[in-house]
Amino acid sequence: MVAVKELTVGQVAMRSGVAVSALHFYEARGLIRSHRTASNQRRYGRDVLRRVAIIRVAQQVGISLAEIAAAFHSLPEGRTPTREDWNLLSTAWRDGLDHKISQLKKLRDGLTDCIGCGCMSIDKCPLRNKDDRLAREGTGARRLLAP
Amino acid sequence: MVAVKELTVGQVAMRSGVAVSALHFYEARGLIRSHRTASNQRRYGRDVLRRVAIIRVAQQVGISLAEIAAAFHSLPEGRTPTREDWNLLSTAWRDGLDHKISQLKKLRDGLTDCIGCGCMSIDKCPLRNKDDRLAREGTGARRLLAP
DNA sequence: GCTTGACCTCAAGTTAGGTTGAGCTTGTAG
DNA sequence: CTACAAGCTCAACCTAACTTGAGGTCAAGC
Repeated sequence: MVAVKELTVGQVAMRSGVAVSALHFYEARGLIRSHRTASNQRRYGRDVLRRVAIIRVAQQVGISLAEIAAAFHSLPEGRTPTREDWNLLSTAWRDGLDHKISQLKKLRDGLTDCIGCGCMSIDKCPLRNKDDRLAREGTGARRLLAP
Repeated sequence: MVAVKELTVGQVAMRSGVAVSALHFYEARGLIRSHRTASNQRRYGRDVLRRVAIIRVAQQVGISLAEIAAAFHSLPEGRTPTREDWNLLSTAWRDGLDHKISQLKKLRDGLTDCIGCGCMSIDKCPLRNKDDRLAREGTGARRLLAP
């Protein structure tokens, strides 16, 4: 089993459910990698499917491509990532994800629980305060994954 | 206690931590409401602070303004929302939030658990499949809160 | 040998979510 | 009464994340 079959951009698009243009875009952003055939066409290893799956899921929970890219940089460049590699990524993300999960739970449960909390004197509100740091950051898009 | 003191846009900005321009923007998008003084200045009821707090938290977990606006439309127009009103909103969001929470947990825990799951034959991957429906939707921004 | 479909590149357009700036009005403090 | 800080409106600009389109290449099928 020397070379596991490689995928064309169209195949990856079909199997991952994202548009070809999005794959080009992710590649330009350094989220995925390909090599080229003699005629300049992209070819992807199978691990691209996992990467794309993770990109989509991460995006759905509000993680930006830049953050995903940063996380992916912890993965090995040359070889297909192993279980251990993904494990490391997972660990690196854990804190941020835990924070997000707790925010979500707060939204879900706390919307009402919080009624008596002093949102009216908002500086005490548990829904808000742990994010004061985020209050003003860069322009345009906000960072969604708390630091 | 006839009229609880009302807030100017600057006061809301300061207390909520968002820019005046963002408040204007939220108002234009129908997320918050104000009435005007004789000299055309905005005045906000106290509930605006809660609304803004919720907007910020919701955004951090990847819910779009449009979705927040839709949820807010379940709140009463005339009066200040009561505990019950917020409770309803919370309930309405619960499913979506639960889904998001489970996605996050999957990202957190499943990145590695999933290794043996068949991501290599991605159509079986639990990280991916429940979102096939989302695969292709509108242009530009994606809906982040699963349906 | 030519058409068809999949690829490629690069530039421009789109949506969401705001910010910035110009130009004008108000209200309050000295 | 005059500064000047705060407000107001509206248009322009900005980033992120893609999509669309124009223009060109390449291999396979008829």
